[in-house]
Amino acid sequence: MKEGPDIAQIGALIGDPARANMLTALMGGKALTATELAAAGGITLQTASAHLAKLEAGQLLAQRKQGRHRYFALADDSVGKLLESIMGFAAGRGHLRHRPGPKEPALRKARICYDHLAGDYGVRMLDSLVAQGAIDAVGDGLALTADGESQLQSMGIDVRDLRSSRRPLCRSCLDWSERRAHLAGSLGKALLSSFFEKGWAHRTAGSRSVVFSPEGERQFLALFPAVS
Amino acid sequence: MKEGPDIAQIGALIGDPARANMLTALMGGKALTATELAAAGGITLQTASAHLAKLEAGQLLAQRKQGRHRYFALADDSVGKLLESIMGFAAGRGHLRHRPGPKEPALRKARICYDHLAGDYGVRMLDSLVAQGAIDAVGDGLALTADGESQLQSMGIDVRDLRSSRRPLCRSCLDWSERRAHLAGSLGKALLSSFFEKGWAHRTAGSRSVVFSPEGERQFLALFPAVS
DNA sequence: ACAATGCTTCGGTTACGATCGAAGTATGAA
DNA sequence: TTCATACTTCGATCGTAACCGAAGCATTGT
Repeated sequence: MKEGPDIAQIGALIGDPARANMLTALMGGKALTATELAAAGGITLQTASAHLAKLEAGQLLAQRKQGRHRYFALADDSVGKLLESIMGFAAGRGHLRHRPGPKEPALRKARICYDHLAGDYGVRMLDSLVAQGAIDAVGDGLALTADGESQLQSMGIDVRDLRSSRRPLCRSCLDWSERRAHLAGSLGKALLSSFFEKGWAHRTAGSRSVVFSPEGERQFLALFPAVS
Repeated sequence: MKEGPDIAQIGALIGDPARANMLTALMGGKALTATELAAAGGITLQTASAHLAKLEAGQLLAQRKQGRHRYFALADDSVGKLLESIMGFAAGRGHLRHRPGPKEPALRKARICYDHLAGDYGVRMLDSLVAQGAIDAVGDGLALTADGESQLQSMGIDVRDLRSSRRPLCRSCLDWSERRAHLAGSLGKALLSSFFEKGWAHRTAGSRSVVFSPEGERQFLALFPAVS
């Protein structure tokens, strides 16, 4: 009767509230120290250390020693994908941890989903790219058109370089707040990075939300007009 | 710091081995009674009853009373999708519960993934449909072509009828054994059903594996030739 | 009406794991 | 060397939830 992969193990890893909070914190894409993660989980350093060891043994996290710090990050983007998919599922069932708090609106507007843009702005960007003919959407799949490639090159994104990576260029990712797709994959990552580099937006301290500057917001909205 | 949906709750639900076994058993697509699920989980009826109540409260399961039996099934196909995605993740990390046992080969060859065909045969079917031009694959997305529609109609599948459902027609689903995509969605379901109706294949008792009859296998392989 | 089957509820036990204080190790700075 | 910071390991406590036996409902069959 015991068939297939062991889903209980990773379920249990994600199932502890402290660990779930730490993982959620790491969805911001930045590597964090054990101390920071302890704060995110609302537990002491010793307890966090035990949790982190388990998460690492389960291959959900990877650690990088750097001086006397120990940085933890999600093992790879498949972990981020998994977590976001569970979030989407949980949100669909109304399993929200809290009724919409003060920070929720900012999160819904624009946030980091591991390494790309999600939330209202993330959905808008993808919709707009599809409407402009830069991306072809078939079912759940996304593909960059020749037209879109030149369009992105002119925005300073080296598509050819991205293609060389093993990671898929375009990937749709379901948004837990909007319940619609936004752009993931290496292209999604590159776009978000370019927004940061241009100074259009920056990440906030202890949160996954992305804050746009007034000028950056203007540019973003002009570049990705709303789709009817 | 507490942001976003509560992934810990569903993680915990899936994280218990007994519950995970019951959910895995339900991935076979058939509704099962509490007694059957207790056996699948390796626990007594009382314990199973408590677990089932929790799973139902968490909206992972739906129950249907029928006479003095109580049938449990996955709440909807999004639950199946979630479980399969976790399985894919777990398999990728080598978190297999057992080293490949006697039943593994049959599971790898052909099995039910909630309501459609997975495993080697599932992958072959999709590859073949794509090679024949019946389905367009763009990135991860799948779309039925006009050509494919008539092709399927001639196989006795009423595509127009399927279109009317809210569920997507084509959907790709990542296989944990093959690590490649197979066909899900209402079309995937309809195809598997037709194989059962034609007597090409049948499901096995307490397992998710699908067994083809010699004649059914011949027909299937002829209809979906291997792709280079 | 009575028995049989299928499942739930109750009560009590048990075991596991999350937690933290305290002590130990490693790295860097003074 | 000495101190400070960052983290891990140890040891003990505690709470929760998984578990089962027994009793209680509910439905069906005779």
